[in-house]
Amino acid sequence: MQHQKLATIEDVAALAGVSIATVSRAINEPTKVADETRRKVTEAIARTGYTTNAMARSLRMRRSNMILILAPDVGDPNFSNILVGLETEASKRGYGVLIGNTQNDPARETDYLRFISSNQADGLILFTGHLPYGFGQDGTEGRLPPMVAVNEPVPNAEVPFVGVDNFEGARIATEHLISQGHRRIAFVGRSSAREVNRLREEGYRRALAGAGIAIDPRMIIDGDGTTESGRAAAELMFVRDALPTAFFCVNDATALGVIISLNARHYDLPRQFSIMGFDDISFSSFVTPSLTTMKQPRHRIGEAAMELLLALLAGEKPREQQVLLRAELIVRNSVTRVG
Amino acid sequence: MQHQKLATIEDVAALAGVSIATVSRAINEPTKVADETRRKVTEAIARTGYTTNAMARSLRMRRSNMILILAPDVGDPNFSNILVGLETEASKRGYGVLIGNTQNDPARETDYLRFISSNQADGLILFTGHLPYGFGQDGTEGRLPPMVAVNEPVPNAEVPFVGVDNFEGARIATEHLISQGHRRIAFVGRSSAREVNRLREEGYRRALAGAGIAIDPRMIIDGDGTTESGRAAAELMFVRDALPTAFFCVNDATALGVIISLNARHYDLPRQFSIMGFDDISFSSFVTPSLTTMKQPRHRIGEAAMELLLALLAGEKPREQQVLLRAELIVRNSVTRVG
DNA sequence: GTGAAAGCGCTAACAT
DNA sequence: ATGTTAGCGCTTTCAC
Repeated sequence: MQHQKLATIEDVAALAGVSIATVSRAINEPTKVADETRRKVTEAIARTGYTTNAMARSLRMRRSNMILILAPDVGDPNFSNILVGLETEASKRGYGVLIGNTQNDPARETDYLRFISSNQADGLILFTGHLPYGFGQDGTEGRLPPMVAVNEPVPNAEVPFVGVDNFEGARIATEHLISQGHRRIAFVGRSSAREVNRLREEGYRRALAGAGIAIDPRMIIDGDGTTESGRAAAELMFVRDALPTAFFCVNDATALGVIISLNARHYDLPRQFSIMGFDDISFSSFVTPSLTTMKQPRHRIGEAAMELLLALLAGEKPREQQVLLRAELIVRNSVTRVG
Repeated sequence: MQHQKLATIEDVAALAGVSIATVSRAINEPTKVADETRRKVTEAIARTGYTTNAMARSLRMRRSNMILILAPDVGDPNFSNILVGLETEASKRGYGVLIGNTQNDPARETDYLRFISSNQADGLILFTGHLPYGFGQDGTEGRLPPMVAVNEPVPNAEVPFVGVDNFEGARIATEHLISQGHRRIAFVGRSSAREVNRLREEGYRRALAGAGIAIDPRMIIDGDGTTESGRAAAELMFVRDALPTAFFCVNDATALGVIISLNARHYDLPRQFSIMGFDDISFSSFVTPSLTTMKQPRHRIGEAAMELLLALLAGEKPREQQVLLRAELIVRNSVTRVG
């Protein structure tokens, strides 16, 4: 399905009256070619409409200038802007970006490795929080390809990570609640299985400790980060009759669930309860009350991760195993002063 | 940056004691190879961990099995599920999917064409509603590569389109409002420049006409589909003091703006005003009141578009220029009976 | 049913 | 500064 007969390097060479090697040089190492020659080649390229055949180049150079991105769900509001950042930086550096949507399906993860093993991608960005299922087996048993994790670190593996500083962000968030006079602050979204949740809980604990507020175990509610889990957590607190004045939620989706529950019970928000989120996903500014939250520098995370990966590809050794970017406090209407 | 020495077809051939041609056949045309030979080859492949070098294959076959997707914003909530559908179908058929995030920047659009002209992609999916800037010029003046438009049709070009039936969907939406007793129904989001808006307005008009309700021009408000435009439109109606009982909004983002405006004025929704959206983006179920809307079959749209593109790639002629999928009425809480 | 060999378009080592 | 040539790994005639 070729839409047209493409010019090759030979056509250009013929037209310019030079050898193909010279054309190649004029393109890739312009300084090594005489000015006049370079001019002729440039003109011949323009006249023929020549573009380098990337397949031939990749075959020869053993690199594709492509990066594979493995994500469980491209549609996740938390991913998409990171994706944009990744793509922007890659594109700027002449790299293309290949999308692998795994839906957490091990078979699909394995399937995507073919892009790596067949030389169609030089490096890997992992959103999944784990090595692709199938790595370290079969033909892939050798060393791993250059890769960088975003969003979620890969435990027990030497994969550099770029992401938000969850601990610090959660600490700042909780301190903000404390600064507004809150002392009975719930944490919604405890999950020992999730590194991100764990870190945010740590930040919460540290902030309370720093303010000399004792931790009340009844104020720490399990949750997996979904809106439904937030709703359920709030309901649980009512059942237990152990109510806080403020909810610090592990993420905005959870906060939304809490708000839904509170609204359904006809509380007047934020007068009766303050709610704090984390992430700043797009609709957080549109909920009622609009959500006070910690904003992840998603675009920057994407750029930084790609930068790091390309450095790895260029043979540089990463100076640090983690790049943590600061989350920014976004004050909206869901948190109010108390006491 | 090779992470390991990869086995080639020669290694497999040597181990199996056959020629590389036979290995190639055993992989690509298994029936043309004797059972016993095929068995030996299969085993050798397993032992060596061989995977076909996609670059060499592409160079030889002049096709990459890659599809380029050009989208103005990968993060758009309306895009992401279409993306998933596209990717799912492509992956199922052995194709990879390359992302081009253009941010409506002509330069970036042009830049991405290199993937096409350098043979890195066989076909094109367009979210942009127009041909990439730069097509029909320079070396690309020949015929266009196989492509399919989604989300927004490409005017004045023979590009097959797969999308939702906007006219029909808007008609159904408006009829739903009418069936709930509404007769003063506003349309928020008129825009002559946007095909999608135009079609949805047409559907609205048709429904009113069908019910014998005269069109009141004051009930049709301009808007570009953003939340802000929805807010502004509602405010405008208050200024004009021409109020409907229901708002049919060109999309959910607009509907959200209307809700924000109405909430800010302390109206009791949906008792005092009904609001209807279009799209069913993810947060529509979480707004208060939760939004009654028309759901776009986004995943299906993606799959159908990719199916069509791959058929085009296989040399089939498209049977129709448009594939329109039905939107589905999702009844939630923002529309209520009146009168 | 299988093998030998050409060649896809390019880069890089070597020669001049 | 430029040209000649080998070869990246594969598919596909063309012989047998």
